[in-house]
Amino acid sequence: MLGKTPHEIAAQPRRQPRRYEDACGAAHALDLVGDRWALLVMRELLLGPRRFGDLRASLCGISANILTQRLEELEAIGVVERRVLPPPAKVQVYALTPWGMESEPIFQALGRWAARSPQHDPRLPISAVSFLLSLRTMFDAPRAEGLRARFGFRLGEEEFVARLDGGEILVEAGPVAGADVIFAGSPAVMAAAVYGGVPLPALEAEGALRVEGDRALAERFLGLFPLPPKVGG
Amino acid sequence: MLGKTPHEIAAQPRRQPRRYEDACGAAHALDLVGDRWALLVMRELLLGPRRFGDLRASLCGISANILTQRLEELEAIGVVERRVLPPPAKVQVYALTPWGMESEPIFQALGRWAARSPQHDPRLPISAVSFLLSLRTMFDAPRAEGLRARFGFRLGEEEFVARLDGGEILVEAGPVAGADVIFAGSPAVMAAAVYGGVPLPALEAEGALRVEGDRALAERFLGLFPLPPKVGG
DNA sequence: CGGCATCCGGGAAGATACTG
DNA sequence: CAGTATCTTCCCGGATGCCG
Repeated sequence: MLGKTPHEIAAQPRRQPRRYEDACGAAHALDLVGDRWALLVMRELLLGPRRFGDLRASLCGISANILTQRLEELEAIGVVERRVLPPPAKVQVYALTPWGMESEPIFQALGRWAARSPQHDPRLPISAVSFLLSLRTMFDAPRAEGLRARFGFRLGEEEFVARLDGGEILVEAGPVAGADVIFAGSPAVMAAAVYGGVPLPALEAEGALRVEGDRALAERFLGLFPLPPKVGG
Repeated sequence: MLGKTPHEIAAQPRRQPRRYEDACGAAHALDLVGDRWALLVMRELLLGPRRFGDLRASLCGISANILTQRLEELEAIGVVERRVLPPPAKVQVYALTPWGMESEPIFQALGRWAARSPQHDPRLPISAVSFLLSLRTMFDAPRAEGLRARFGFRLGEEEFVARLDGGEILVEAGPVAGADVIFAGSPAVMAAAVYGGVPLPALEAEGALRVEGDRALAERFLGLFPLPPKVGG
């Protein structure tokens, strides 16, 4: 076979997406984002724009070409957009469009349902974004009545803040400075504290977690995210 | 390579499922039901048990071997169970387990999100179950305040009923007898009436739909399921 | 190093034919 | 009707390499 010059392959036949021929909304959603990794890429962007390399690191196991392909497809359908950060950074990042941001209920429904799975293994690796989104998903508003406080999370290089107020929780990326409590550790350790029932002192003793600020408030925070019972349990 | 005798392949090594190694609940959900067709099979069971052939007919385009495989996998993870109808029917049907039934919010989230997609084509074929589930998904409770009535649907061979009461909607399979309004037609035509804004008289004139009972009530019913605006529109 | 293209092997999905 | 067997197609994932 002869080699192809660049302009010969320019108009690549863009793989014909295998669609469900179904007017059902859920089926169409799967046409759009049902490819492997697509939803997880979106998940990683739900708390803000990310760079290619950060995405790849968070999505344990994805290969570069697949990530490229998914980002292209998500961009084509209007879920993701490419941005260039202002100088002096000037790096390219990927962000969800407003419509892409509206996909969060999908993750909450999936997460709530799968949390009851007998096979769910909470000890697998978890990304910072996953952990923080899970707070929104599992938040039990009645338990937080009358609580008004800011909780900071230093997870790896990034910082996030959860604001609790009037039975609502608001999670976003941003500096932890000034929070009433600051947790510093890996997402996995945070998950162990919130969902695994591992006591704070134990995690601190082994140096896996650092807690600054109001300890009683920290303890209360950890109890605001109950997991549903496993099926058949 | 030599042929294999049946008992040599009896203990099939059950394909190692390609999992995301991720503690995130949504990722685990996709491990469980992320395979192609899996969620749509579940959707078709959300209003009650179905036979293999009916599933195959509703899932336009699925091939028998794939349906078999998905049903086996869904059974293995505890989402689907096989039942045999009591005599004299004595036919095998597939049904969702209670946990499987809890997956409905996933379809609602997917459907609500995808309804805003510019690419969504409501003229594709739609199954009876899809249509009826969409009523639950798109139901606008405030518009139905003070409405208390029963609506029957004759869709192909099957009958379903929607009970509206106190701003709640309850959809289930069952005889339409005694309903205040009875619609008879294909799911696609019903979808055109509810979501396409096609006026009832037009559909009736071309014989695509038959409406029995209180016509004013029928008209009111059709306005209870507003679609969200398309993105960029 | 970030982003993207190319090649290749394995395996899932799809179509078809066949069986009880 | 309810699947099973087989063959083909093509997506996924890994490795490699190019380019800025």
